[in-house]
Amino acid sequence: MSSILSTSPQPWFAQRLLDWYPRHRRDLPWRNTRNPYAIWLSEVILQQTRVKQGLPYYLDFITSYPTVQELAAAPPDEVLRHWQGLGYYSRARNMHHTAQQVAGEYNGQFPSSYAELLKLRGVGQYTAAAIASFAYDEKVAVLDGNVFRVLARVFGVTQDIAAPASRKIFQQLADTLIPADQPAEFNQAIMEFGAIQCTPAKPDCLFCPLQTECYAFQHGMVQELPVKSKAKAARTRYFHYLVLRHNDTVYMRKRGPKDIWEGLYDFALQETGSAELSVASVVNAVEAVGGRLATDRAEEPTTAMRHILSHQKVEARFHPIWLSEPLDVKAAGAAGLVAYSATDIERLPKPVIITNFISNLSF
DNA sequence: AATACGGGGGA
DNA sequence: TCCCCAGTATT
Repeated sequence: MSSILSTSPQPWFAQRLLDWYPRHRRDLPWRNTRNPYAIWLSEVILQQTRVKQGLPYYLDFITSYPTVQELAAAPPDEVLRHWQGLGYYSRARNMHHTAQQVAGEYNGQFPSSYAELLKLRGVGQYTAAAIASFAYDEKVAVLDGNVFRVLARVFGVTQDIAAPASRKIFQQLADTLIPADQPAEFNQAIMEFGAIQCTPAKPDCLFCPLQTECYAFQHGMVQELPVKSKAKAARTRYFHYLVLRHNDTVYMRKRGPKDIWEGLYDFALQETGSAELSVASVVNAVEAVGGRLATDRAEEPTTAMRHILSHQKVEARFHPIWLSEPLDVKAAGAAGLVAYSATDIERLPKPVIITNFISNLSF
C-alpha cells in the first residue's frame, strides 16, 4: 500500500531537509530566538493562519506587550482589539488566560517541557511541540498541515489527514524521522519545506531535493496526496442589524458565548430564516429594546453584505435607525446595548464585517 | 469521532 | 467556487 518503513530510521530525510532549510528559510522575527514567550506568541498567532497574515499581528503584539507580564496585565478588550481581524478569537482569550497564569502561578516562567506546556490553555499538541523544540530543544516532532502534507507525499501515506485517528500514524512516522541532535532545526525545516516547496496546489517537484525518494512523485500521485475528506457545507445565516443611533452615539453590545465572534462587539441583532425583514418587524425590534424612532418609518437597510466563515455564511443587512431619545435604560440593559461615541467604538474589538460597515458610517 | 470556530489568498 | 492555512476546545 505504501512505502512507510515506520520503525526503521531514514536519515536521508532529515539530512536533505536540514540541507535545504538554511538555503531557503525566510527570515522571520520569531526565529533565532529562544525566548519562550516570543515563540509561544508567534505560534498561537500562526495557528491556522498564514505567515503573511500573522506577521503584522505578531509585530504589534510583541511591541505592545514585550513581556508576558505586560500581556497578562492588559484589559481583555484591549487584547481582543489587537487581535481584531485575525479570526478564531478564542485564541486571543485563551492566550490572555495563559499569560495571566504564567505571570502568576508560574512566576513569569513558561513551563519547559512538552508535557507541561500541553496543560496551558490554547496550547495543543502542535504548539506544545513547537515551543518545546524551539525554545528548549526537546525532541518532539511537530505535526501541522505542512508536516501532514510532506509526510503523506514523501512516504505515500494514504490515511485521511482530516480524521483524528490518522494522527498517530503521522506522529509515529515523524517521531522516527526527527534527529536527536537537531530537533528544533528539523521541525522548522519540515514546516518551511511544506510552506515553500511542497505546497498544496503546485509543489515545486522539479527542483525538489526529495524527488528521488518521494512516493507521490514517483507514483504520479502528487495531486492525490494528502488524502483529506471534505468539510461539511456551510449553512447560511441572515443577520439584520439595527444600527441604533442617537445624536453622536451608536448602540452596540458585546457578543456572548456559544456563537461566532464571542466577546466582540456588534449591533442589536435580529436573526431570521430569510433575507427579508419587514418594516413592521424592524419597528417592533426597536421598541423591544426600549427605543423610539425619530421618524415614522425606518430607513432602507443597506444591501446585503456577505461574510464567509468556515462553517457559516453570514448575510448581513444593516438597518440605520435614528432614535428621538436614548434607549430606555432597563430595556437596553437587558439587551446588553450601550451607547458609544465614535472614539469609543474605534477602541472596541469588532468582527471584520462590522468594522467594514462602520468605515462607511458618518458621525 | 465530529463539530465549532475567522479570515485571507490563490487558482 | 473551492481549497488551504505554523490547530484547539468542546461535545
